[in-house]
Amino acid sequence: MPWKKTFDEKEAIKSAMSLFWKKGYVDTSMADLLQKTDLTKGSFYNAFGSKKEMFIRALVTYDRENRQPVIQKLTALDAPLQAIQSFLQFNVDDTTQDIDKKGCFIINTSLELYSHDAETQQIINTAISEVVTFFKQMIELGQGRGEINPTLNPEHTAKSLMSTVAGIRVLGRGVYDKNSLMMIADQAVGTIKNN
Amino acid sequence: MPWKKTFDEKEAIKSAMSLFWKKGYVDTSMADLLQKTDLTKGSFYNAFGSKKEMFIRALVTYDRENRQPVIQKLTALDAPLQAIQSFLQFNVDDTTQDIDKKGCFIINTSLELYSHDAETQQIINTAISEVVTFFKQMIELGQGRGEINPTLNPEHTAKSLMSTVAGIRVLGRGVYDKNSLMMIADQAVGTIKNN
DNA sequence: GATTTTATTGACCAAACGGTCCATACCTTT
DNA sequence: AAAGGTATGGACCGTTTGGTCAATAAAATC
Repeated sequence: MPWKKTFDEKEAIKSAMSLFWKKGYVDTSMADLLQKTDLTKGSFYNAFGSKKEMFIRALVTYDRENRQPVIQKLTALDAPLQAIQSFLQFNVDDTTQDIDKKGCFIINTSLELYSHDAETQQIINTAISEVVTFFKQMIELGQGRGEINPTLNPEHTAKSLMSTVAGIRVLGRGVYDKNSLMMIADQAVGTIKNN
Repeated sequence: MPWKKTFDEKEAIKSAMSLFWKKGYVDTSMADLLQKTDLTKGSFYNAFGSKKEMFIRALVTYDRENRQPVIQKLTALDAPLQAIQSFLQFNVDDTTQDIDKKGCFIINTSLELYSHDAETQQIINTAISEVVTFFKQMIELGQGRGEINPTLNPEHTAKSLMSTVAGIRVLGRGVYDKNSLMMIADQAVGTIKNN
């Protein structure tokens, strides 16, 4: 019955993602999206419904394919202090290696929430709280193994580390160079180590 | 010769500032600006030239009237550790007391730089590097007085604190509550104290 | 009081915005 | 091979965008 789409939906979402990621929602126009995805209006609206829905799909895809796998992989390491250190390092590398300096799509969007609805807010909050949970679990595990300073409050320290990630991501977009970012990451790790 | 303006220019800039601050440059329309400033198009363009020029004036005004005075006042305290602690606390309070949760205009704009030119970039960079310099001076002074851990590298630590400020400002816009932000600030101060 | 200079108003503009719609093309099922 | 259903292309739409401009009003200078 149907007619196979002549384009790859996932491919199109990824193209849209890189635009929204770089320029934000408001400053990305339908013209931009159509050019980048190489779609015509009919196909775009038929497949994705609206600019807003495409944004949501792009954001969810980013979360599923960029953030979640890293967290999972590092959790599976079973080496808590190193997992935390690697996550910070990942944020530094991911920011500095990108020629567009797009930063983190989630954090960028969290500063653009005015233009978005509750659904977007929800995605952002969940993503961030999952990162905080990751930190907290690693801290507790690391404390049990003597790798991490046992006097630290895991919940508080986890939120502090999340704040460090936000700082790295924000300042990495144009203000700080790689060395400064690495130094911030190192310093953060230094404060939780058990000496 | 001239004809006195019937409106207060500074007043108009402050109105524009609160809009740009809250919604960013792109998502603030001329219609928004005219309504908020209570000006007609002619008066606006006659007095300010363009939306972009108004944005620059708003950003510069924010820097001059919000950031600079705080830094100066705290520097004058001649109590380095407390100055650092107070600056972090100021960022927490300023974020949480604002019902609009606008955060910091400078940091918000630093994530919107794609839509701006070199002049805006310059203002942002200068503002941030002045904060880093403030931190660095306070650290060096505090180390001389034995208030601050003398093993810390002042430059590195200053940048780390700047990252903490960015984290507080970003996460304070919607994700973290006051207690979490205060805790982040406390933890940062705790890591530089001389024990 | 005439002249000059600037402020104000609001109609007007072209371009860009996100979105709709329909004729047409194509594939699958029967 | 016919029928049914979805994908595609692109013309079209009303609204909003940032910005211009000319007519008018008001102050200061001579």
